[in-house]
Amino acid sequence: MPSDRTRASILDAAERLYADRGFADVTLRDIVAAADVNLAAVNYHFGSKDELIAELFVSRSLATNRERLNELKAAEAAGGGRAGIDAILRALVGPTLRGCLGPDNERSTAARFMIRASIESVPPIRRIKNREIDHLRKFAAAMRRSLPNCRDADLYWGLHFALAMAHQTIRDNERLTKLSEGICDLNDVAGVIERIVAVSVMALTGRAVGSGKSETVAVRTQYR
Amino acid sequence: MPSDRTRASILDAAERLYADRGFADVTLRDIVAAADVNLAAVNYHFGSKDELIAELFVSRSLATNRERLNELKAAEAAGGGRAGIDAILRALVGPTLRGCLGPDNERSTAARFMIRASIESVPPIRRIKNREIDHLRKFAAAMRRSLPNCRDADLYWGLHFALAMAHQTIRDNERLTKLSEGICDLNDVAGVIERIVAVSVMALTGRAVGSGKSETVAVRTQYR
DNA sequence: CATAGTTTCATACAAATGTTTGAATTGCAA
DNA sequence: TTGCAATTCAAACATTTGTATGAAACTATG
Repeated sequence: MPSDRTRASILDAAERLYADRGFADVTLRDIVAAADVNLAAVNYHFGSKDELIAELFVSRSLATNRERLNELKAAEAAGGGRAGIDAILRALVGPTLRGCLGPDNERSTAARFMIRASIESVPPIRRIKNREIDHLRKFAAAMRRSLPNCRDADLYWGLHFALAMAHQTIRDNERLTKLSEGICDLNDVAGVIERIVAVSVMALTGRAVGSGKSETVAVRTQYR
Repeated sequence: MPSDRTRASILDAAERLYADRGFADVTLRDIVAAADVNLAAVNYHFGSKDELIAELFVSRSLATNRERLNELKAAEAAGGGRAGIDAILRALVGPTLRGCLGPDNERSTAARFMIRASIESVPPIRRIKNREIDHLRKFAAAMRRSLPNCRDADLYWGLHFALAMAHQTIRDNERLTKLSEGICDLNDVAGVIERIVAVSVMALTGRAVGSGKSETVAVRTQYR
């Protein structure tokens, strides 16, 4: 057996267990039992428990970031180098939301793991998240190009609010479902994305999406 | 010495240590050392570590909830039973933000504790937060009275977004500061509150605050 | 003062956890 | 096959953790 089989089993089992039961009460012994490998294998292949968690989180969030940047580039290409603010925000929040929301039964292990990572906040993941800022700067720059007259502070606040709504929706989706008694449909991922984008655009521009010409089309559709 | 002195020292020390270093790496032994009491005192006075944490969190959040409801009542009284949507949202997010934001040097221990509680997510606190929904229903009801034509789903989404922006601003204030290189002033608590209220009102009504008569006064002031 | 109830204390307990070790096994190349 | 490196394994380690115990000290009441 090549060395990769053990490694992969551990990653698999760890992601699944963390997704199901959270970081707090999953031990290395749980993981190696599920992966059917020896206890020492984790330290042999990853160095430590924290490095295992970090590797899981890094690979997943690199994927998300790649997706985000792809959508951003596509939007900018489509707009001849300057993307609409709504497209930029969609590229920012879309991949994360599509990854983490949707019907729970068909929610992937990876998605459930990332939700956990966003709810519980364990040290190795916190350390990685701090490096996310460079990635966000690219979106800030795109927004700046798209809204040349927007004040700096407003621009950052808009970016911050967009991420806030997206993350809190992922993190607290159960509360919203309970509070609204099911009226808010979190399985309609596209709808949720458009809602967040619409509100963010309003926050940034002070007016509804598309209000330049046809007066608040998108928002009216979404919010009335 | 009456029995309360030990109890109070423990609560004090625990809140301070948790605030400073987080729940993860503060042990009972750290707490009793800081409080200068015996190790067994915690179990004697609180039953268990989790109950100690719960008591800390409950008393702080009851205070916040009381403040929220007071502001809500005041706003409704001022409006003759029906408060403006902006006043309702201010009552919802104001107390929390005023409690947790502001210059860090003069940030109270209680504030720093509540920030921790919102960042890290330990089981005893999670359990309590789940009961918060009843409290939020009162705000949903007030919003319904204030916006009788608003769709149910939009109303809940608006409430959710308001809380999302507030919580994420508290939880991630460092990231926003770094990202904006200090341009976003998180010490201007009143300004932050107005920003969040303004965006939430737009999310709920599809238009800027006060746009009924004098066209986007509040928002223009805040965002231009 | 005496006694009953409360609180404090030193200490022990029991269990769990991540990590290390050194020997055994395996895979592969010479 | 032989030898060498990579991998696996069982077992032990070394801490750390919250909690329990039973005796001692204290407090207040009669």
